[in-house]
Amino acid sequence: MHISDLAERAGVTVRAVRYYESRGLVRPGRAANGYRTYTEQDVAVVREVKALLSLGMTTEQTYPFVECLRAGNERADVCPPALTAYRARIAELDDRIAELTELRSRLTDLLADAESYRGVT
Amino acid sequence: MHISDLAERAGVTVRAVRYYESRGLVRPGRAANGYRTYTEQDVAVVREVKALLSLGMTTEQTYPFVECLRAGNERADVCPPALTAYRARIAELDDRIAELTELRSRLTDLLADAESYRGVT
DNA sequence: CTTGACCTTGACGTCGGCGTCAAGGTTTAG
DNA sequence: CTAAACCTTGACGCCGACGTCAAGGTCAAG
Repeated sequence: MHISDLAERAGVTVRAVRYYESRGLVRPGRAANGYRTYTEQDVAVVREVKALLSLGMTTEQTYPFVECLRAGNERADVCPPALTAYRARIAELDDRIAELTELRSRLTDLLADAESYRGVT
Repeated sequence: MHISDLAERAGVTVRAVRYYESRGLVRPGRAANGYRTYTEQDVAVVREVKALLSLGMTTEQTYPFVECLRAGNERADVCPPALTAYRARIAELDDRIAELTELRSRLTDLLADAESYRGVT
């Protein structure tokens, strides 16, 4: 199938597909006229990449999942490296959430202090 | 005082000071030779901006605090608009934390599912 | 044959807070 | 007098995931 078919079936834009290719996530064949050609597996790959990006992962981090699919697995996350990537992302989120929670705490302190200061003077 | 003195006293780089100026946060005078000249108030302003940026706010969001200082207040956060900005930032953090928590939840679900899938097959 | 819907590569724009040259003018210490 | 250490404006680089326009080749329908 052609790129626009793949894009439509995977729910992304044509531009996104080409971007994924530039990042090494998809490796389309080429028709005689130079057009990129995609397989069913590519549809699964792009869908997976889309799903992982929506979970806040980077294209880099989707690699293990893509490779897992290319290895012939029906699911992208049944390979150990993919599980590791899941855990790594969860750890990232934990760190980030802790940071933001800390910032929130500092802000509420500042707010309370400013309010009481206003109340006093 | 000159820009490097201000930068040092406020704990930021010269480049940062000029950037703040481009964003309208600092308005230095000019010496006869074209050099920027700063006041004590500017030191307080830059320090405040630095502190707020470290809390994850944007330069835009520091405006009310800067104006509060310029109005002659000793504290940047005693003005109502500043308090509003604090609350707005806290709300942003709450939203962001909720988003990340949701993503984390989806990831732990995916991980558990993938693990059990591996265990079964 | 023509039109319009595809396809190709190439490359700049986005957003924020600066870092980091470049190419000069100014000031100050020795 | 000179060199170091300032200062000035201007402008590109960074990072990530594309959006968007340019300029052109290809293909199917009427």
